[in-house]
Amino acid sequence: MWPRTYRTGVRRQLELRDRVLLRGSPRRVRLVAGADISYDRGSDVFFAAVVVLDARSLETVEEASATGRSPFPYIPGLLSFREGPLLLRAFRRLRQRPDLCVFDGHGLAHPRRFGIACHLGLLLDLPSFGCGKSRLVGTHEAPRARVGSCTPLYHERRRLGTVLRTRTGVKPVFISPGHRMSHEASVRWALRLCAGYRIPEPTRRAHILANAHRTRR
DNA sequence: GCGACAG
DNA sequence: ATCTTGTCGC
Repeated sequence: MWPRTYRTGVRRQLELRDRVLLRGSPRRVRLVAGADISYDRGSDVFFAAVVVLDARSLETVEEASATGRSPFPYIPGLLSFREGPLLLRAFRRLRQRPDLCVFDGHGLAHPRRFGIACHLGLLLDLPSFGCGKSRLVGTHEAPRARVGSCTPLYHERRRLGTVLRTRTGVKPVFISPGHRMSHEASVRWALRLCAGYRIPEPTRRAHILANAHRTRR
């Protein structure tokens, strides 16, 4: 059962966070999935999309989607309860099981160290990391302007993520481990999955698909 | 009490 | 998340 209140949501995060594994690097990665959600402002009808790419060529090999109402409001720090249920429904429709997943939002870089990338990576039992477009928690120095430049993100004296420049001269993204992978592996994969755009291809394509799905209805 | 605050 | 026109720069 998914929690439906702020209180039970926080409790769930505290119960699950110790199961997250923050070490390692995914092995034999052939399929990488990206997930995202789109919806009209003021509406709770969500359009979820998951796109699976060939890790080597970055070609799309499979797509899945799901539509439904969100059971939770948007509250910073509790995003997974708002988007998680529908994203998992889309994941279940996949014929192939990914070797790695990237989420639109944070993983470890969360006030309770359990962002959506940790939560869904754990439920799917797959290596995962988050790529947020803005900061939720933590402090950091600005990375240099060139692609690949990065600086650590700290919170309460602990490293929670990396501020990474995925495109020269463009606003950096926030990368943090979700499950079964380290900071280093997360950053390495984030860079490897970028193809000239600020956002990694898996989530960039999932965003486009979710949007198309929403628009054509 | 005030400001911050993923998507 | 989405809305929304022009504008700046490569």
